[in-house]
Amino acid sequence: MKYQANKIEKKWQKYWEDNKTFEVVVDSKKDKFYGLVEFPYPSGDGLHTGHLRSYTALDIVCRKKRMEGFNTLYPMGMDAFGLPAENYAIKTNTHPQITTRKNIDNFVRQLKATGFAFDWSRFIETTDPKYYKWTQWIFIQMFKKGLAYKSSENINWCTSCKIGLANEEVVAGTCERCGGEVIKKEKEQWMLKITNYADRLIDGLDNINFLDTIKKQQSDWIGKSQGAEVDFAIKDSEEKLKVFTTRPDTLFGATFMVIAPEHPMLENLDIKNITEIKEYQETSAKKTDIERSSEDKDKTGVELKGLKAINPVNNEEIPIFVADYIMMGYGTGAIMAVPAHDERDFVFAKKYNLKIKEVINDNNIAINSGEFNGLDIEEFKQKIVKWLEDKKIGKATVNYKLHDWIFSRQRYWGEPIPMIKCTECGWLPVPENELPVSLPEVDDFKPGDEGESPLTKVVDWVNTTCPKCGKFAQRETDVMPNWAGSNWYFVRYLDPQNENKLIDKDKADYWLPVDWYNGGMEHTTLHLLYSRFVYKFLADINVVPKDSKIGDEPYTKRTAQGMILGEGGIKMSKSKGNVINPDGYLEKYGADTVRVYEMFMGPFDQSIAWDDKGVNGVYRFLNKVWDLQDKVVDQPIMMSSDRTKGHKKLEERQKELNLKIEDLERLLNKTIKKVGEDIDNMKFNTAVSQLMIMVNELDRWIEIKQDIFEKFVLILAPFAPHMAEEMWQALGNKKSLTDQAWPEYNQDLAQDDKVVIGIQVNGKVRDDIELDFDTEPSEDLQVEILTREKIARNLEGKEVVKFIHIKNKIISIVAK
RNA sequence: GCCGGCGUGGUGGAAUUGGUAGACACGCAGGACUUAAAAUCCUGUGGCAGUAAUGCCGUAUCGGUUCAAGUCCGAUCGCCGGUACCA
Repeated sequence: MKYQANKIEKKWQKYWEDNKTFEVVVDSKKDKFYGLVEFPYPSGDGLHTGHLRSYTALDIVCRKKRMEGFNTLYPMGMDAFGLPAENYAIKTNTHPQITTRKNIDNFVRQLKATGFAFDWSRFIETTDPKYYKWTQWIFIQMFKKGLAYKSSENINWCTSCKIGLANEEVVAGTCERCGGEVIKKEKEQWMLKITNYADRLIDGLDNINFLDTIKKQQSDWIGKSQGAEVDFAIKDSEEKLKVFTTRPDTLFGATFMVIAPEHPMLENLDIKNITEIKEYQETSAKKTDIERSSEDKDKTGVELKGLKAINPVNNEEIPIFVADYIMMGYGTGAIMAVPAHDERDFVFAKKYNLKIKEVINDNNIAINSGEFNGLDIEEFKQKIVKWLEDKKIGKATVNYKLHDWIFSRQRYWGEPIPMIKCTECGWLPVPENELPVSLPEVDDFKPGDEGESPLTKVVDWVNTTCPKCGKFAQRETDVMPNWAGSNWYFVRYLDPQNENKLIDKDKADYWLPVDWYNGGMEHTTLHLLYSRFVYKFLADINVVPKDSKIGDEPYTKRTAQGMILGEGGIKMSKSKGNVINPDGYLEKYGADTVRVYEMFMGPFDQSIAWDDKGVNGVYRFLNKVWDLQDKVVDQPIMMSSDRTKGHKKLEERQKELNLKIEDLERLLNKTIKKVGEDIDNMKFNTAVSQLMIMVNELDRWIEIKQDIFEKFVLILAPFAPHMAEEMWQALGNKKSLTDQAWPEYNQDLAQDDKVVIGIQVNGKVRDDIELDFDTEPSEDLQVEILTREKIARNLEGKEVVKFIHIKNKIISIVAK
């Protein structure tokens, strides 16, 4: 019978759904496995090949874990708040609710058509009020703990989206979403104190199994640096200029100071050339971040005339400059400049002819540093900090690049921030029994020109009463960023219907933490970092448990898939028109082909170009597998004379090829071992190639023993589950193979009994020899090797100086 | 600039982690089947020379360590990712 992918795929998708095959519940008798992939944003373009790569990989992992006896949870949902739906609404006046609904339905259809082993009973949507009730609840808990606060910030402002952005959302000075220009703008914003968790977010990385690059990117992003704060007095003034430095050992070399243009102190000082300074402030405020940092490191600045700072270690009077190579957002927004030991300060000093004073020699020993001369810099650092602390002009400090998280968006399609402002009582959370604060209907989705949320126009929603004093009060009109719903979604999967609690404790204790989380590298300093922070907070307020091994970390293991590029290796994008929609392939070849192709195309963690020819190759492979069924028999009588009809030629060939059932058994065991190990190590491409090797071998046989074929079907199942189920049934099995045990292999049989090893003469392979596995080096063998014709010929006229035999690996002869 | 990663046939890639480089697949060439095409099957396929056996060369480039290097070390070139005046 011909392989008809569509027919059998629909059949088994229906079977899994009808039988609730992948729905799981807490079962304390079984070990659990919680596999997770990033839930998609349901865009209008539908699921793309990148989603499928990630989802298929963990689907394979989860299906195997299940066969290994784990109570395996693999959930899915939709991260459905976000800008595209809202921008589309502005353009076409279609409510985001409508677009989102349509897109979700399409995504679900595509996911089901690919045959993922999702527990659909746990499906969640972040836009569902029953869901975002708890997103709002988390915000209120943070507010109560002082982790959410409102502040006027100089924020990143996307001029095109008219929206404030977190640092993490600014990519090379442009908006992560639309690529628009990002400028600085002063705005009142809700902030989350992620910085309180900075150390825990770094330390937590030690015990979890994340890819090294992910750990590194996260800790670089948090950017912890140890140093000191030092106060510099200003001559004839009460004011002090506080700086942060990681090199307090170079204090004696500080020959001038530089402060950021936004530094508040500029308002209070008596500066002679104040108009010049103001002009400078204005020009740098107009620069975007990208301009400010891309001017080939050329540095501009203006000296504050009439003012001098005093270097506390030697009482030297030094000039003060304002320059925009100093950022207000890091440290104190002011530095002591040490041109001899800092490249940037050096460039600046050269340009403005400032004094350069060396204080550390080539051997890292202090010079020109008064009483500290001769000290090694590490020792110097400690002593000088102590000295500063004793004089109360400085102290050891830690600084982070990480900033608090700007958590409000002046937009419509997001979770309303559940806060109320009363002119008398200040900001108050909406009482928890009134949650969720539902997103009201509006007609006009456009934000105001100054970036007011569209919600400001819904007057009867905005106006309310103060939960404390009962007088007139107004609701917050900003909404949460699109990351809010994804911060904690993997917790809600475990108890998606609970109306009274975010999650039931027993369920949290059983399922958490996530055992394996796969997603994109692009989320490393966004979602992945945010969700670790929120989870730690949830652990602090006892909503989620602390794990005995990894503590308050949500994910035991994190991996990332490489991007799929368009044909020819160009990034897929709508504008280039090279986006590959899986629908056509699912229809033409079937889900199993798409799944196996995506796994076979290359190393999982590497970017790789889509190739239609490759898809076809996999389709050929699956057809070959399908055709093997016809050869399966209970009692193979391979060479028997009564089975000759039509196979005469093949039988002769079989004899010629010397097919032995023992060799096939060995290959099977080897394949079970390799496929299993490769899945665990995410080496899906070589797992598939091993399956191909097995199939190529089976294909040479006239008849295949049923038990061999059954085992093969079981290890194929995670990759091509529909075909595997269909063949499994055809083999006479009544039940789905999803609960069959993963086949075991025999270690002895997983190893060939013979090995062919090379024989080298002076480093060049001249011959090879077949030996029994584990043949030990011996005199006899040496004699035999040396007398082999090819070897003897190459040794002619030479004397053997060394004879090396590494068991199962190589024989190497050195001759002169 | 700094920090990571990578560089292997015409192509995607394998290589038990120092042990016969090129598994598996795509493509290509030749052949079988067919009126023909598609599909399928068989054979070949790193380069150069040779009918062949075989020889020489070959994992970005140059050098080193080793009986043995795609793998380790040093330098250079190139590509990709992260980050960006972080004090």
